[in-house]
Amino acid sequence: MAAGRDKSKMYASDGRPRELKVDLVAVVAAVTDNDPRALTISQGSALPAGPFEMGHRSLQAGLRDWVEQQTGQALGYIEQLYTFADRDRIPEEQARRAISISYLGLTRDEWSEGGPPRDWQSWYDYFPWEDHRAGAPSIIADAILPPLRAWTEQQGGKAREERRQRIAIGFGIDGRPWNEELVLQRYELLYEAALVEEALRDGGGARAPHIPGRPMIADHRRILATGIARLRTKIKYRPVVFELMPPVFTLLQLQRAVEALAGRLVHKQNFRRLIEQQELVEETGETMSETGGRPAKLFRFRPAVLMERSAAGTKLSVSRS
Amino acid sequence: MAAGRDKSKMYASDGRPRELKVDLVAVVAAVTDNDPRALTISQGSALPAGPFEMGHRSLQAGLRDWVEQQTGQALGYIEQLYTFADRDRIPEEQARRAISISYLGLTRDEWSEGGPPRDWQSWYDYFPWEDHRAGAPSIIADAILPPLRAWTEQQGGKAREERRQRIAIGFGIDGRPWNEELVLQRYELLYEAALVEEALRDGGGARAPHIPGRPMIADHRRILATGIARLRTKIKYRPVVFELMPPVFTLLQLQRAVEALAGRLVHKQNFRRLIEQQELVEETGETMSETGGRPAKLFRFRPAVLMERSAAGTKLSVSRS
DNA sequence: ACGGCTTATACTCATTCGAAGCATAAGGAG
DNA sequence: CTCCTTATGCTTCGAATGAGTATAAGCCGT
Repeated sequence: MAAGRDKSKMYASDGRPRELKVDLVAVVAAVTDNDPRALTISQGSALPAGPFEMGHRSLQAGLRDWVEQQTGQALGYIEQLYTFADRDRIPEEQARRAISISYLGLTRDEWSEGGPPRDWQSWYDYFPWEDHRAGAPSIIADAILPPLRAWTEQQGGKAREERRQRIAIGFGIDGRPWNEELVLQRYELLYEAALVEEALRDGGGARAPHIPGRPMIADHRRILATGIARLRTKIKYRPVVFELMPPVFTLLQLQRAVEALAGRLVHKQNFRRLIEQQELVEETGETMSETGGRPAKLFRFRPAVLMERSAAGTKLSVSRS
Repeated sequence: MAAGRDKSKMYASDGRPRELKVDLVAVVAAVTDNDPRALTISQGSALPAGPFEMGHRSLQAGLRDWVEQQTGQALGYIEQLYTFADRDRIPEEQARRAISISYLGLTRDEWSEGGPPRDWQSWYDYFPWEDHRAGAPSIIADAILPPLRAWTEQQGGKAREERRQRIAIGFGIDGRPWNEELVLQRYELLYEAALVEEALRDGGGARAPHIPGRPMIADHRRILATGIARLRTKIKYRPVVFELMPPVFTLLQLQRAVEALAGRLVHKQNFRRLIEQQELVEETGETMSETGGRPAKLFRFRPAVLMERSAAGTKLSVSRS
């Protein structure tokens, strides 16, 4: 009910009205050396971001401005992710309230010509539990599940059962399959259980020891998780990987990029079948023999399909090996 | 580049800094009498909406407050839709800039007890071209495609081809199938072609005659289109229809609700198989014989699946008849 | 030159899933 | 008691999916 709002919070202790600030935050992704990366600032502790200002022509334009200004990286494809408000726990003295409108951008990790080098950081430095390309990381069983289970025990009855269920689904235990798309759910779980630094920072009260994984300022790690989740979902039904690829590539390189993003391996033969039957690529005629085996044909993306089939998909069929 | 921003726009002509306003806008959906409806205010000319204020505990909480205050309707399930900024064409004198954070809410169309009656309006009053349950509406061929084609002709070369393609995909012509999810793309097309009232209002300059379909204030009709599109997509992979159903229902009622939302018919037998094999419902033991044929079994939703399979889906398999 | 290693690419097979249609059951109306 | 209507059960067919086997084409060291 409207009665729930508390007018007193609209003013800071000095009597000035609190500001409502709108920030634009970018998750910019690229793949280099088979590692998915995010563009960061401040030595990897924050995502490119800045306030939305009156002069910006649009949200997207404002975002592009900030990213380019802070990192020198021009953006191609971008899409909106989510709009976050501050978490509940704002210190009383803090006389402003921030809204973060987040975007996902895809780009190639090109060299900056002049200007400072760009600060690309591997996703998995922030989310070491998300890379399952070499099987489930040991830190899940060693460092994550034990404290999560302890957290479960703090509750009784239905609430406990619900936590168990969320953990089982999120981390793929009790015979459930690992679902690489649940990046955000996993992070939120760890946040709620106060296993990530951000939770202690926000919530106060020392708690369980942290688990591995680099924190970020404010809720930037949460936003990054949202971006990764979105990309992992989208890659399955839209040919967005190509935004991250060089103009010419082999099918194995393409597959490695998809695997890097998804954090899991795909069945090679089926992957190729899918790509080719959807006519997403065409041969350049050239081949490449860098990897020691039979030379691979080089391909390029067929931009025609972008228009042709607005519903094309680069699905990945997961395998074990 | 940052240089693109124009600081002069940050101040109105009277020298005061322009305000940045954040609005919460709700698309609240229900199904009554086999018609999908949206909750509106002002005789159907606007969606429930209000500013996000400091006192709101969260975006969601603020939205619930406004909807309940303006319509008396309490909300259950809600999810964020999209965040819009004003369209480019703001009159120079207008000393504020608005951001709209939109949400989709699902509810049953229950009777308001006390308080004013709620203002539910059929989706298809706003988007008459979206209801294909009785085949493609004639207004598409009669009132929409001719001016759209004329609009196409205004351009030459590649741009013209691109418009053609967008129209073909959006409206399912040239042998393409109708895709009910492209609600927003269709509306944007009509907006760009200045065939909806909102475009004239925003853009100035009288143009082609309007096509049928009620307008709304600001960009509320665009937001409604976004909500419909989201719901039509989501219904296929998540059991969200049940939020819109009474506690007990027959399978045909369920099917009719899905059809109302999707704006197209589904294959009855396959629909039932899908619902039952996914164990989304259970029999109540009762039957209902209101429709003149064999009495139908009554079912209720099994909330257990919400937890069990976080990836369950109520897919709809489309048919022609 | 040749066997062995590596990667690329072609084909096969089984299972599931999706779309569509046929058949039967069980009420009410005339 | 027959016809109409709706409910519900079952088959069929083909496409898509997941997984495995087989073959090709380079390089490398001996």
